[in-house]
Amino acid sequence: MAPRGEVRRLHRNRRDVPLYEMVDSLIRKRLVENVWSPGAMLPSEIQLAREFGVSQGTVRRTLDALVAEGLLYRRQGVGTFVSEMEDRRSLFLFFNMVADDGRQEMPAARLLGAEFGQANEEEARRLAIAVGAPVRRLRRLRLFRETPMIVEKVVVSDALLPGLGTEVPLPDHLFRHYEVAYRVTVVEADETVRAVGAEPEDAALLELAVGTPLLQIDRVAYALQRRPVEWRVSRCDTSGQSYRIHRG
Amino acid sequence: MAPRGEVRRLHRNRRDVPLYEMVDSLIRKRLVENVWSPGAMLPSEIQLAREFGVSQGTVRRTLDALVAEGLLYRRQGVGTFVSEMEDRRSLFLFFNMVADDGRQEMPAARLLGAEFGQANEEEARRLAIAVGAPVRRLRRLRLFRETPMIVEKVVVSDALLPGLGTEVPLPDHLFRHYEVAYRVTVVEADETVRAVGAEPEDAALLELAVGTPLLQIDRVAYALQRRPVEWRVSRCDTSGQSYRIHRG
DNA sequence: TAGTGGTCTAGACCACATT
DNA sequence: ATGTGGTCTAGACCACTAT
Repeated sequence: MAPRGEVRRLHRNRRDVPLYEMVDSLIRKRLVENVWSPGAMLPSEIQLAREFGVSQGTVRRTLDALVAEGLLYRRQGVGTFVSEMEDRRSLFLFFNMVADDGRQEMPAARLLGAEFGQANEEEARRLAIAVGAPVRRLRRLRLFRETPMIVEKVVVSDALLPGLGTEVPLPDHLFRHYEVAYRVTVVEADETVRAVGAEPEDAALLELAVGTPLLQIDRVAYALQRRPVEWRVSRCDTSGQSYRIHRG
Repeated sequence: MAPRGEVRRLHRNRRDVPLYEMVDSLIRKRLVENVWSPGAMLPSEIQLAREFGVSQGTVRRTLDALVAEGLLYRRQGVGTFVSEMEDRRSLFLFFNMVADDGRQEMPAARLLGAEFGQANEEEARRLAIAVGAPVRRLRRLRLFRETPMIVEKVVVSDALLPGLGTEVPLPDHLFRHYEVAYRVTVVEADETVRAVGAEPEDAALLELAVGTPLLQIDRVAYALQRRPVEWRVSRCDTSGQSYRIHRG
């Protein structure tokens, strides 16, 4: 536990950094280190204020920002909690395919293959690991209402998520699995999308003609502090569905 | 001008709505009505507090939220201002194509055609206007370094943006034009993307084979209060570029 | 009833930009 | 020197939840 007045003491030496930022750092540190795990309740604002040696208003300001960011949530009259995947918009933050009839369902996933390997240059760059570092590669086929719609390749660092899928069968929702099985929580992602023609392999799996236009989504997902967790490339048949984006 | 203590008076009758939300509504109202136009400086927090009959802290809380939303920005020691298109991330909020070499340039636009017409059902739905209401339709070709890359169709309500492009030649950056010429500021957008095959028309313009995979971006842009401003469908050659998305 | 978060205030003091 | 936003405090009171 941090000693009483911890922030205030540090602050004397760094007059340029606001107190609320130092409180922010301390709280994030505990989240990263799982001192407070997803689902757990934080101490009350008053307690945190006492512990850090700042006013309740300052703690509150920090918590407000973390809540806005989706890392924490509050229940009035109860307390402040660490968000879990389900609390977050996660399911629909990272899953944005919508059928043309407006339905938005979580697709089933069928594992096509899994292997251990060594990171090539591209994988190393995306995952911010060394070339040759151990990685786990997965290939999956995703189905909506029994119809194959997406082919995806997933690569993760085996150091961060050791033996992914060797202990238990992989669930449809990998991010949730990373969180409960490895205490690694995805909080953001960068994607680039483009249109490509179906390769013979895609075509066979998706039961389409070679060259059919597919939407390719290339995504790196990050945990706190922009630590790369997963690199995923999905190729999607968008003849009956589309990919949603909100801007602003 | 609002009479002194306006918020406080209203608040007596609506104890359930927080003061900062009422202040928020009043400020947004003035933004919508262009009492404070893009680029203008707002009264100081102290003045606003006096005028609305609340404390400076409450005004500040509201301004914080509007700044976070991108509607306003502050310059320490100077004042609080209404954001303009350039202040916003606008250029890159609504323009996210990135060349494979990492370069991100504003593409030139060549007008292919413009017409006045009456809204069909789809246009009416997208723009939230009546079927048959007057609309303006534009077709443009966008070029990166002289190479045609995007074909786009734009539809706007002629009531909201009367005579678009008839007075002056249209600039590359339409959103900026909406703001300076019509005082209509785009603040958010919903997009759906999918992969499609190039139609003969697309193919001719983009100098590609019919059926070449193109990225189709279907976007409705909104002003404050989710008022639809523009419906745009872009078809992009993504063989040498991709479309960026950040999530989280 | 006790404890939590939610709202709001009044005021102190600092950092910064303009005049 | 003045006025602006930026930080921080201490405390009041309300609304909600659990017991």
